[in-house]
Amino acid sequence: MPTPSDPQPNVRPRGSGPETAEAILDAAEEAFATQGFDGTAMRDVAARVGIRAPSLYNHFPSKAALYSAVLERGVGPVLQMLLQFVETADETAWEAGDLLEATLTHLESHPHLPRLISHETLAGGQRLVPVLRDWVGPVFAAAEQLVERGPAAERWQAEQRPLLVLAMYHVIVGYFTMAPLYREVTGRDLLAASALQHQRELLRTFIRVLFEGPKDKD
Amino acid sequence: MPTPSDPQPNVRPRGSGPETAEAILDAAEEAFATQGFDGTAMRDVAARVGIRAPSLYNHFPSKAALYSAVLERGVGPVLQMLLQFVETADETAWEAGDLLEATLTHLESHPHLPRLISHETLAGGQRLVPVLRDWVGPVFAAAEQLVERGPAAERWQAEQRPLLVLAMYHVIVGYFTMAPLYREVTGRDLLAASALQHQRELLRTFIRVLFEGPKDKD
Amino acid sequence: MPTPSDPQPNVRPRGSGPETAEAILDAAEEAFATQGFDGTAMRDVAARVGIRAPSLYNHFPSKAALYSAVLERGVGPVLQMLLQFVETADETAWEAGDLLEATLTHLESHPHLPRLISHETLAGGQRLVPVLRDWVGPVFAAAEQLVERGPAAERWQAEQRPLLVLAMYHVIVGYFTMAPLYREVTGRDLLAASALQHQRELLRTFIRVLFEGPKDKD
Amino acid sequence: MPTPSDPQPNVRPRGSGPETAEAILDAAEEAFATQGFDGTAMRDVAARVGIRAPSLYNHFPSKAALYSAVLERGVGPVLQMLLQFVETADETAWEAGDLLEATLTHLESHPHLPRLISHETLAGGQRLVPVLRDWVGPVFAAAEQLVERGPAAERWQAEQRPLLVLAMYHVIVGYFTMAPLYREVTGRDLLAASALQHQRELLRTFIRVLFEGPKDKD
DNA sequence: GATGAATGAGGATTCATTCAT
DNA sequence: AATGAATGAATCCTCATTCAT
Repeated sequence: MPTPSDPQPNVRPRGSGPETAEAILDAAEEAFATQGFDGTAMRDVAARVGIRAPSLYNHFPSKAALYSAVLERGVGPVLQMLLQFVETADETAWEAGDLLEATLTHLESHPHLPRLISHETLAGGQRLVPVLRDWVGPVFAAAEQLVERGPAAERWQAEQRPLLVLAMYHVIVGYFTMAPLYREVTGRDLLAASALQHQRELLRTFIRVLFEGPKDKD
Repeated sequence: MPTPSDPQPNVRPRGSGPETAEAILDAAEEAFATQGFDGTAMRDVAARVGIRAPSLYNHFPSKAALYSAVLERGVGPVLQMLLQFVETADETAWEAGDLLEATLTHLESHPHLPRLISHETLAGGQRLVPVLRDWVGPVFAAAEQLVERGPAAERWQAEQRPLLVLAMYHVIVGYFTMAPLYREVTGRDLLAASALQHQRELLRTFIRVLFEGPKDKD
Repeated sequence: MPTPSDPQPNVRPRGSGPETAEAILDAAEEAFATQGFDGTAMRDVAARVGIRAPSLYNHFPSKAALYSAVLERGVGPVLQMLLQFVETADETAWEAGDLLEATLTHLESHPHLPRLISHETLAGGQRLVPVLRDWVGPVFAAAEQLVERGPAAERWQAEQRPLLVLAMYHVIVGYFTMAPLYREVTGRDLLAASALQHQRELLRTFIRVLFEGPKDKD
Repeated sequence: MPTPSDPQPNVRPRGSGPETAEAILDAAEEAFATQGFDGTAMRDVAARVGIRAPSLYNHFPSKAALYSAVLERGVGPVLQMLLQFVETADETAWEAGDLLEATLTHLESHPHLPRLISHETLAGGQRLVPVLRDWVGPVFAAAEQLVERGPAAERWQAEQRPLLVLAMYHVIVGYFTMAPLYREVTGRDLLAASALQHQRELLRTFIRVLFEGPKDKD
């Protein structure tokens, strides 16, 4: 039996224009998010799309380029959203809750994103993707400014404010990243609507408590 | 840069007893933490030790076994510490600060650990390592009990308490995991003593503010 | 001498259709027959075909699968021939000579077959290949029935008839299997037409003498 | 757990003199007979003895030498027996039955021998072992002379007599070689005493019928 | 745009063998 | 005499990528 495997799980019509590229990005996003860059074979991505590996090269020139494209498509909007929020937010209307809401909603509908970002974070930027390198800086700077201008400034030392931002980032992103393992170990699904609602409230409390002005007591 | 092609005639004495296995674990810990399982070649690990790849198999039967051993050696003590703390802690002496202090100190002296754990977390336990599977459950359960018995119980709903534990976990582990990328992007070193001190205080504040009883106001 | 290290830029056209698989089977048949499974390297097979080892995996998913395919292609027809003969033969036209003729002719034109089968026999079926496992049984059963229905039944005890079949099998297959060593030691070629003719007559005499009824007649 | 496997299945006393060499030969004989030369790892042999592979080199300088020693020890006596028989036998006392009896008895008590020889036969003498190369010639020549001097000479043409010898060889050796596979496929044990007795009688009949003079007498 | 076939570059692992203890 | 450790040489196999169809 010389035919090692039977592909074609998806009966896709031939010549599907740019939709194929989109399908590839979807498949790659899931693959990269689940297995990481090194753990993902081009053949895996192709199989998810229902084509053969060489066909991927009709749409993306290399595995690295595909990875970059996935990250750009997935992370870009989030970062843009964050940047825009920071620019428009002013002291009077300091409503971190809005940002939180928007972020959570976005992540909720793009469940692979946090894992993708976590993988890239772990790679230490050693790999590729100037996307993050170019955007992470401004976003963090903006986020710190945001904290600076908000009521938290009075409470936290200057050196602690970036750490506060980092902490919030980890609470938010880590929640989604942890979901699969958490489910496997505890049986509970962090991505379920009810769990997400609790996390939402938790985060709101965090923000209220941690970013509020100095407490009268202490 | 492990420089894989450089044999580096490390004149190590032939019969170096069990120290070689330890050296291999050290090298593997660093390699796995930095590059992940799939991104790490046995030859890389061997090169860091100063031996050739086949020699690794005199000490560990497979790459997976080596990975397991690394994880067991690295994660075991932390989990044990946590479990022990939970068992001995009682309400009267509820000093989460002690646990925090111990954890941070341990992670500080084992800088690869958090990245290692994060990699494994991302793998979703799909890979191997019953270590985590067997311990994560009890530890989380214990941590939740800890919260249960502490003053936080009055403030957070039952469904939120596990999320609170998760959040603290992410703030702590994420800090170390993020360090390399953070340094690359901002130039600042999160692992420096001063930064660590700030993070320590931040976490102490978190605990004080989030785990204290209900606030009289609001 | 397969000269494994010689790429031998056999200018074979790129897309050679299913002929490549056939060529691989040919090469593998010879290699496996001569050197056995363990003694055959995929690189050797590839070299005989004029390609590189990884290319083999475009046609067969593993060494074991290639081995299986070789055996199936080689042994299948023989067994089928035997089975068919047994089914169509009846007592009146009991002409074992026909079967003998057909078998010898087939083996003569597939000189690697007997060695291949011998290797597999030696492996005790421990390895793989349900081909043999599935066919050997029926074929032997059929052969015994053949003997049963023939005149030999009167002469040989029931317990000896399977051994008689075995004996004939060994005389036939062993002849071809022994050929290379015999040539090396004696200088004479058992596969030469004249030697084969003598063996043919020898076997015919065997059948006549051993399978005939009790000696009083004729 | 850096200790990959637990050896020492046999609690043998240290420093057991030349008995170790004998034990190694036993183990190697079984291993080589079952798995062939290429399929047998020195570690396998060592494990059967209850020692580690490097220790084998205290007794045999190489794998090839061990293989040679095994063959020499196993095959030597048979060949010697055959040669001696040929030299002492004369026409008047032409009792091939004696030779047959002796051979069968020897093979019966050395069940690995036939498979060992078959493996070597399949290797076509391409491998090593001048043992066979040096002995097979004389033995075959002697056997042919034996036939020459016996009553079979009148019945078989000169060119057929070597083939007759070969045939008998294959019937005898093949029987033992086939035993494991035969058992696996049919469930019956050719090495059982009863089966051996039947084969003995079968062979006696063969000799009587095939080696007797022209058919008119008896 | 899709693919079968091919391949160089690894990559994990095995193995025979050596050597110091 | 036995062995733990080490290693060069292979071996099977994977993978990203190319190219002709």
